[in-house]
Amino acid sequence: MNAPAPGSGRPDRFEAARLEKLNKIVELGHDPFGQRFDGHRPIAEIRPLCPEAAGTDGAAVRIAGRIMLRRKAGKLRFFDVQDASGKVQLLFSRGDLTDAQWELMSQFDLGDLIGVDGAMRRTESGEVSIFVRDFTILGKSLAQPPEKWHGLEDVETRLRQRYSDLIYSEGVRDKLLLRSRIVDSVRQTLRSRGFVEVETPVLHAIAGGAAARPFITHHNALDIQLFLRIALELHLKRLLVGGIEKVYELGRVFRNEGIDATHNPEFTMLEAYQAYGDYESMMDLTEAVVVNAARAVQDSGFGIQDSGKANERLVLPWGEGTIDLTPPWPRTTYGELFEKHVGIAMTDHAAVRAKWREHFRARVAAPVAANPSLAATGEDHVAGQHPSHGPRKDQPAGKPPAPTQLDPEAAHPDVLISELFEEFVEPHIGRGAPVFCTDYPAAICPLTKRKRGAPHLAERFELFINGMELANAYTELNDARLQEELFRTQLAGLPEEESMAKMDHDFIRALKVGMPPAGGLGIGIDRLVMLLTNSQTIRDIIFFPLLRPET
RNA sequence: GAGGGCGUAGCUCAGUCGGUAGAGCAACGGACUUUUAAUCCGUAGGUCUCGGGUUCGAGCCCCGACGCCCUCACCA
Repeated sequence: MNAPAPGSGRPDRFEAARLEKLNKIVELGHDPFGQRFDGHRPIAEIRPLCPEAAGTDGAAVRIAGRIMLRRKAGKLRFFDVQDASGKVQLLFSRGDLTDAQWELMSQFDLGDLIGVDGAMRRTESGEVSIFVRDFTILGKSLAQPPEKWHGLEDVETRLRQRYSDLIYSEGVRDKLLLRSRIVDSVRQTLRSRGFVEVETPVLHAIAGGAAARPFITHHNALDIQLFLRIALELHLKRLLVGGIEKVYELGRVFRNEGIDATHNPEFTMLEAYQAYGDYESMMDLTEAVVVNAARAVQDSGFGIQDSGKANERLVLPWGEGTIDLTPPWPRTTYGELFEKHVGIAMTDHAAVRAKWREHFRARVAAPVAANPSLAATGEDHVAGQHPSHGPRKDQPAGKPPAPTQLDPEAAHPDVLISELFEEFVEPHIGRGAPVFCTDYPAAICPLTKRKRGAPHLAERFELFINGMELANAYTELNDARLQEELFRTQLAGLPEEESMAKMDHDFIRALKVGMPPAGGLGIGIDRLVMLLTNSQTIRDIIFFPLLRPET
């Protein structure tokens, strides 16, 4: 990035030229930055008012927008003007305007905001146009716009100067606004089912509810260290205790970790809790939330429209292919999926050990880097920023050991099962359509309720679509003593550096007051938006992703 | 954190063997009253990301820094 320092410094030659015109506008008696402009209509709304035949005036209209393109033909000036709804051509004809008007128009540049009155009328070549009768400047642009054909190509500039990206890059604004539609839909679904939206603190004295490194900040008056939240869970459960029985929060969480195509340090999470429900109730809710959001996207015109069948099946584009979100979605147990893809029964621990050794032995001997195909494993890696939604870890204590360090004889069989699952199952499930994977091995979900009648299983599900983990839900643990014990076990294995994940005594106290049995759900909203808008990178669906500051 | 790639005019990009900087758009001046990335004629526009080094000479080669991108690792 070598553009001049943002917002300051001496004007470059382009800015100087524009300032000259600005001064001229002032001389002509106009405010170059305009003022309130009433009565204008969205361009998309006035375009249909144009007569079909060239040469006859249609309705009188008033619009406001930004000059995107200019063409000259003798004493005619054609401008393309864009507003939030669309684009239209303006025609300024020297013969129709006063000297003063022509002079004012001559001071306009690409990027300027103008207000226009005129008549809808088709040009000889059939272009929908406004024949301008009067106009005003609403905002002088001092910046040179990008190249008119290619627009902004430089990724860094597009991200740093998102305002320009939004104006000049095709589809950027539409996609980012789709995010708003999706979030709207999520709220609507939850509201219609009786969930109440709440806002809980972002500043936490103890950053709990997930295993992640927090951002640290400081409150001056109290002189205490605070953390930006890494999850919503613990406060929402306190609200369950407090009698808010169906509750959710759509909130920003912050995790002080790496940045890549699927990770931004701040991202949006949905967590919903339903008293007297369980993970089955959350499955229904998850399906409703995602299906309705997908419909909202489809209704917006995004994606595939194969006329007749559009309403029958809920199909959206994904990469080269599609995803079919038509409900109901299959619900398959972890054990079934394991057996199908690994070829052995999850309960056959001897076979699991043998399979693990057979597959991972090479990795134990050789550096991982030598075997890239093994690289992208780990459910939580695949999950990206899906909420972990609970101080749970896939191993009971501390950091999960890398496969290379595992001793298959000593390790809990569930841990081996989990690694084999990540390796052989996850990449293959949810291809082109969602799948609920249910009933996880209990040992890898220590903070989930055991399945009734099957204590080796946990009442948990994850939703997979195209190998990507989109939602994670549990039947929540509401036994204060067990929770406290599990906190302890977990903290015992943590290195000093991460001991900021302290015991949350108040949370235990809350559980002792009595939390109803409940289903809890977490959905990574950014993930969901990526999926529904066919976005391969998170930067496409966050207005201002974090970048290193310009120097 | 490791490896690779990129950084040249406001923007999009060329730049040969190391010989001292190019185009298109945009800007500025001009022609043209129905254009569609209008066209045509002309003018101007550069700290080649930054700092060192090699060389008679560096956009190009070497070292370092910065930023972005990709892959991998880590993390949820």
